[in-house]
Amino acid sequence: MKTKSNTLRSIAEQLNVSTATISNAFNRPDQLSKVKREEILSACKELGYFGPNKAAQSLRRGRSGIIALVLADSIDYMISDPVASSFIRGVSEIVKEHDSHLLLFSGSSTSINSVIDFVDGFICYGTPRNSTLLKELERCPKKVITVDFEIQDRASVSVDNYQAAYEIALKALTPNDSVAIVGLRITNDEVTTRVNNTSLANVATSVGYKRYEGYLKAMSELGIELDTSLVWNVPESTQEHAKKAALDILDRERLPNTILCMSDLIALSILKELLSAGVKVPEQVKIVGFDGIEETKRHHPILSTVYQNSTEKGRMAAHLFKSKEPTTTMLDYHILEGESC
Amino acid sequence: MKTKSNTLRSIAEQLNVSTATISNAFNRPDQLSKVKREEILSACKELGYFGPNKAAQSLRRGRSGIIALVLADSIDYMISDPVASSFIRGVSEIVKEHDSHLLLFSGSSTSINSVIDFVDGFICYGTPRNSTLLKELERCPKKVITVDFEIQDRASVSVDNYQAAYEIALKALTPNDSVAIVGLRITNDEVTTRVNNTSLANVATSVGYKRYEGYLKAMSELGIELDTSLVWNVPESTQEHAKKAALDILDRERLPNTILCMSDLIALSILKELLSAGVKVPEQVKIVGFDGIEETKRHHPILSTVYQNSTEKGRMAAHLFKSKEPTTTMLDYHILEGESC
DNA sequence: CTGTTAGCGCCTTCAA
DNA sequence: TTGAAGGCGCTAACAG
Repeated sequence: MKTKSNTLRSIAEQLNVSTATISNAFNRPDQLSKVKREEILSACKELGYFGPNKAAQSLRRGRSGIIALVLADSIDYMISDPVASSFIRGVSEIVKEHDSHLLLFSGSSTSINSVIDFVDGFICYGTPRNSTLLKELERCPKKVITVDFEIQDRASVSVDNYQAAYEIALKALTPNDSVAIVGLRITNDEVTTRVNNTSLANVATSVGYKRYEGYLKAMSELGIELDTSLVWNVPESTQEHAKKAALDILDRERLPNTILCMSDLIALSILKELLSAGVKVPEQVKIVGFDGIEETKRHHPILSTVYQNSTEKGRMAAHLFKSKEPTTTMLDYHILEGESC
Repeated sequence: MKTKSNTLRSIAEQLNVSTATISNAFNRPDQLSKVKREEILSACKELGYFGPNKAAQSLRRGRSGIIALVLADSIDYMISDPVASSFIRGVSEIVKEHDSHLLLFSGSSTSINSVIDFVDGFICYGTPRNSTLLKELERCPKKVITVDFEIQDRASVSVDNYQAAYEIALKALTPNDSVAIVGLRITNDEVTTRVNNTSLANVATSVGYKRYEGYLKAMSELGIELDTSLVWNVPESTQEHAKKAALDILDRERLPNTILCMSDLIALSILKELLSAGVKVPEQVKIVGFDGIEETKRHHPILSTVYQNSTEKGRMAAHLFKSKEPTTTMLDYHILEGESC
């Protein structure tokens, strides 16, 4: 009964061949005869040796087959977001095909250094909340793919958030509308609050900000002026966070007649609160969302929203990661005409 | 301008100290004076050295701070399941506190050997679809925590699926009911099908099977006989897969008057199809779910179901993983009385 | 408190 | 096709 675990060397000794031969049997089939290879492989199986130690291999080769998926926010929040989940699904489909693995990494972490030596590179889904990660990613010697935001000289995949927001707003609005905007992470506040323009400054590259600008363009074209007391920021796309904005809105003497929401979950939450308060949608208040998640179809009125294929986005990001010369890619979106505007 | 990257040794040379001192500065503060430590750390920062290479560290120490989260099924499916997501959230909360990281691993993978050398152990959420993983996990020299199933001599966390299923069924049923069961992964079929008893045999340890037995016990106590033509298996807890069972049920000459579903998503899907077909719930058909996901509360009639705290389950699993002497733990559940039965 | 040294397990020239 | 040897970058034991 042996208690020590097998190593390349110990196996080589038992089989009376050199370590290189064992290594080659596993890694470079062309370096030895088929017969010998089969022989060795089956002997290894017999001995309970399942191939070279991955940690050692990774040290030696400088690659591991592990890809870090950097989520914009903490994992515990992102994992429950249907849009992020779809994205992860797409990524994992492709990663699986390449026999690679996915390491979940939070965008609120202190530094990518804690994993950089383990992984072959980074797929970054949304601007990381901790902006020092951004700087690290810029100088990172390993592969980096960004999604829905840009880093100098790195390939990215995204949809045209600006244009999409513009289009859905145009669809929803008519001149003389009074418009509320419920933004997602358009400021760095961690609770739901009203937004003043100054606090928007340092998030200009974020998805939310691009959507915000799209809304503004549509409004300006229709001659609608922005009432800055009608702009909220929601820190996370959840029912609870959005509810606060909904209650704020309901608190006003005069309701806005259109609410532009930066995610479907936000829109759904606001929809629910308005309905509970007896407000008619879309007769009194029109609502639009963003993303086109499945759940919108299970509610009435069906939400009007922008559909983007997050799973495909994930697949694309993984493809870019695996490709020799990744090129920045733009994905399609389309307007889903529901009943809420 | 140097092109080569820093190593412990190169830094030691530049600072004229031994490699051990640098290593200690990063890993064992008690091994050198505070002053010297600060001095070294800031010098390293200056030089752009962010600490020992993790891959090398991992090889040397035999641990990496990475935990493999083995999901029962493929990642791309599991990630979109609200119950699994909640679990992952709980795990990640705790893992974060320990500065560890999470590697997602699919239960349909060929072998854990592809990651075993990278990780400190495994948290297994549900019986892996590929049963060879089970055998590997049994002999695995590293730490293994199981969730909702058991492996000899390994700590686990779970809820009493048998008892919970029994209770919800008891709540729903009255004597003389005609009962349909829509099971989740109670066979290994990959499409939604009717179930015959023989195919249940090889999944006796699965969550689904425990729930199945709980239902049967309640039925038998009430003197209800199981009509085996009214048992379905759904391979994944999704609207699409469940829909097929719903349509099968609607196809029958006489509807069952109670449908016991092994997940809320399944129940919701069936609820929706029945309502669309003009069936009154619960007047004509009673429906119960399992899990107690958020979404059930957003539908009418509100689903009657078993609530289990999946996030807490995840936290618990992670705690067990980190604890010195993990002990098998049972989590509470309770019945949520909705309007669907 | 600091320095020296022997591997952790492997891959890859290089020479045979 | 095979074997020997150097080193990937680090840590822990031990000696000073």
